[in-house]
Amino acid sequence: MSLSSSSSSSVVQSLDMAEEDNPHCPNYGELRTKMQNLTRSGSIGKALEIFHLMRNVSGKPTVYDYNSLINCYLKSNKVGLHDLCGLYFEMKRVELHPNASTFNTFLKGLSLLGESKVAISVIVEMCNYGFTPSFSCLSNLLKKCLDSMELVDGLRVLDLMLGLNYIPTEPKVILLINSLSRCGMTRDACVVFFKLLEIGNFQSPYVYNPILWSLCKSDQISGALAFFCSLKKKGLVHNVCSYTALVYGFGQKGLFKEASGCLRIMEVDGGCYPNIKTYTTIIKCLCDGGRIKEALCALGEMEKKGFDPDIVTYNIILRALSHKNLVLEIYNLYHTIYQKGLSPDNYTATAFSGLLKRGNIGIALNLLRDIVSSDSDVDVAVYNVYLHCLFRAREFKESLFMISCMEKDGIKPNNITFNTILKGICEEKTVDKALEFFERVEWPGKRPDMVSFNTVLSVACKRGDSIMVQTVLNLMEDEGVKLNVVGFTCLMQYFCNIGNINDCLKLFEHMISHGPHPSMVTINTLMVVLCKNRELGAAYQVFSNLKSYGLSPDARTYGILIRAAMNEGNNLLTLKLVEIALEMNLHCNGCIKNVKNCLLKIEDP
DNA sequence: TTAGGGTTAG
Repeated sequence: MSLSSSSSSSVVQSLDMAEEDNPHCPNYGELRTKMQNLTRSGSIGKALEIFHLMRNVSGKPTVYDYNSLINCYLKSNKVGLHDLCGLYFEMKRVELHPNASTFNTFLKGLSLLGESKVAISVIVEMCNYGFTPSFSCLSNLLKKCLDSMELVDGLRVLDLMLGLNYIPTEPKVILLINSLSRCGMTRDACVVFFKLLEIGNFQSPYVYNPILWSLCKSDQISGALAFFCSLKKKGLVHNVCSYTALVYGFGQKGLFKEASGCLRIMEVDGGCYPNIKTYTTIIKCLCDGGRIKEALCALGEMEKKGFDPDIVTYNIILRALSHKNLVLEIYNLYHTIYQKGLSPDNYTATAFSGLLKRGNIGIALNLLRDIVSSDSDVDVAVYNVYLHCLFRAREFKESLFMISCMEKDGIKPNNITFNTILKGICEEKTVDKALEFFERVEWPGKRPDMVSFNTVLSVACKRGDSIMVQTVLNLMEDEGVKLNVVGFTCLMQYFCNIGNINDCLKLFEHMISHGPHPSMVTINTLMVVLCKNRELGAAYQVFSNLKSYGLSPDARTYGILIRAAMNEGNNLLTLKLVEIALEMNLHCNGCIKNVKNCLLKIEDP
């Protein structure tokens, strides 16, 4: 859109008349007032015409006229990025020399519009002109980037701040490190932390605990330990949350001796004590590992030490009991919750999903009814969990009953509900029927999301249904939805299913060179394809290249390769892989047990 | 201002 508008406007006519009065010197003050009024009313094009007319006055317009133009525009309540950029280019076009206020006014406008990326460019330009943006300007921009989760921009703002010797405040640093860690950008979080540690007072565990937790949650306990020890060496003092992260990391790997060791060290060496969250972490890890008896012992120990379990602790145990179908124990614990004056919540309701998976549908539904009829509010996620389990158990009648309960209980379904139903239809009926549902229903999120498309695509790919795959791809194109890593992986599986290995490999190569970046599921899919086609060498090559893709093999990767190596009778490779998997303490025990039996047979035929 | 519990696609 052009900012200069036609010269036949009434504004120019009225100015012509002004010039008639005094052709050599139009009234500058009048022009300025008119320009300001027009800008305030949002007529930016007309205002610019007057701005140009000022050039007839010697020494005008000045940068102050220009700044006043932007200022009035910001007050017009019609601020848009397009006009603002137009104004900026106008400044360049007329070769006006901006001052600090010019830039600050622009930044104010961009902040109003939430345009952090453009604001960063303006700041860089401001610095190039020799002006220094203020601390609060950069600090506010950093906050804006973090609020909108534009983390790469946030990092850029931080660099600009550090370049100007501005040290960000601790809450902003915590927010940045926390956001980076939660988004899988732990490496960046570490770089930020160590950089700031050198220049400011950022030794608090509140600053670095998110990094520690992120490492422990992403299966990097060795990295977490190294990080933990390096900080200790530097004299930083950990708190109970830091130690709990390590407890979690060890517990997830099934290393409970080490987890207990952490408890001892934190008391003896760290001068702090485990709390209810620390104990709950251990209990959760024991439950996840199927060690329910030990989890109950830990619960007893926790009570003995004077910590009253809260509803979170009880929900975790309930969930584990329900997965083991221990109905009597569930009822006992459920009553204990009431006896202790605690109220069951959404998580309590979902904890019974194990019963549904085990076919104990009536009991699970009764318990859900009990919670719904108590004072607790039950949310849509609870119904989604039940619906998902019922569909998975192929209990279609009960699924329909659940949907009617949802309506009756006044629960508004979300896209997850609809995607769950979509998957259910795919499994019970045909992909055609699923597509019918897909196009017929009014999606709660206004339109189907990525998962909706992938749900149908996945089923079509699994069935090797070429027509249906094409239909879904066309539908995605019509809607302007691009295939993501899940869609690509589905298509790789499709090509493998129809025996077209070449196209499957081509897709993978496309992902490597043009994106989307493959995930571990993609790699494992590729591994299965290669091993199925007796291409163990190629599979091993991919495995060796994983680091260059920024990925680490998981238990499934090892399982696939170990099985293929065994099938090919490659004992050397089998042993090598088993050794690495054991060293990494990966939970592919079933697979490793098979290897041991196999090797024993080889040694003693 | 950091930490523990549930749901959809590969």
